[in-house]
Amino acid sequence: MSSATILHADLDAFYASVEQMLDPKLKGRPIAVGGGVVLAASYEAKAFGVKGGMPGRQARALCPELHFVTGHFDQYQRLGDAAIGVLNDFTPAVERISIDEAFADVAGCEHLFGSPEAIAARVRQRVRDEVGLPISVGVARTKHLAKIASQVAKPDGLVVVDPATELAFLHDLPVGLMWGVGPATRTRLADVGVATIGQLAAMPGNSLEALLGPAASNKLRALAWNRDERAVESGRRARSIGAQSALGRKPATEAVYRPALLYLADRVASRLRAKSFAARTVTVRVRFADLRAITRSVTLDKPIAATGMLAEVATDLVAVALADHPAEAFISLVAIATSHLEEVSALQLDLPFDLGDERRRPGSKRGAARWLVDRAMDRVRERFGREAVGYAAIALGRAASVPDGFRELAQREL
DNA sequence: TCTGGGGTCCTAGGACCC
DNA sequence: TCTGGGGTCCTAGGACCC
Repeated sequence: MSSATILHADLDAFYASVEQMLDPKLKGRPIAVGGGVVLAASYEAKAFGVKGGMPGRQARALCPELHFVTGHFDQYQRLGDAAIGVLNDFTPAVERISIDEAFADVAGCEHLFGSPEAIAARVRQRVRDEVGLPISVGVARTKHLAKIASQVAKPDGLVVVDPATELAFLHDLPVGLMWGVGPATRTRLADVGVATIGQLAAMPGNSLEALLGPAASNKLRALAWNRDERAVESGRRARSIGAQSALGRKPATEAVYRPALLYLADRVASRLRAKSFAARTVTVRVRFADLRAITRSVTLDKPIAATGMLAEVATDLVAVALADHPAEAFISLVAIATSHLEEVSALQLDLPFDLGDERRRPGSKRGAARWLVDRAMDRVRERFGREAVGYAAIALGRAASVPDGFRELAQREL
């Protein structure tokens, strides 16, 4: 049996811990980052039942002492990078999976740095000393078990799972800790009396498959027996890029969705161009007032990266989606996602070549002109910031329900 | 309990080709 | 003309994760 060399490192209550570090008066107090919505809660606030994603009003009802702070979004990225960077001092095999969390495989590093457990302890100490933040680490033979171990270790702990006793450790834990078991699956399992990972592991294969379908049941069964074959992969590439905007409750009219889509297309297309990507598939999502949502997508012959073209395709798709639901009078969200991303060379990015703009107007000069406008705007923004220049309709149409820094952060490449 | 934004992966049906 | 089988791609929806 191979040994436990995979680390999963996860910063504790990340945004809230950063705020408590930046302002020592907040230490030991229940705080929440955000306002209308709780983006993150400190452990003191979590003790009252406050959770990320919860409406601010509800959080305040649960915890009258709750102190809301505006996020220092620029700091989060910097500090997250610094913490994960500590792992890179021990091994190049680091897989970042979000702003505050990463896997590392330290196989072969023992002669340099000691046992995986010793490395994990040093990582925790260095993040504490150099970044000033608590971080929990799980060490195990597989990625899945390492991630579970770090959850068990929280807050501010270290859990090493010995391969000899890993199933005993795993099987006592609740199924909800497993990767891939969310509210829907947990409810289905609870309905047949399955609450722990051990109970799931003991279920007959065919009844599990009848409950969850072949793919999910095979995956969960493998995880429940700790047969996780996935390797730590450094340098993974994005498969889609998108943006969405909540609208409150607005009439389902073009006057509402057109400017919103132009704003979103501008964000998405400029990110595509910044990464030298163009997208062949465009998907839009429309959420109605009652939160039911539908999607419409189209796959083009050639990839696109121009703001105007993306906005036009998205607007057409939303019009089609709404035409299919004539009874819906109000919408609460629109989204654009692009996928089938193809790399286009830096040289191509500097040329006003077709990039699919001729979808409707073969050989059109308008496509080229739009491309040049986009590139010019990208350059101005690189120098002076995103707000320096933009489409007038975008400036008029936007609604800032979430701080802009959060969006910049969420979209940054990890 | 109805809240925000950015992602990944899976399923099922249909079109199309050989 | 109808029948059969397999593979690939596309579309829409859903579950899940941070």
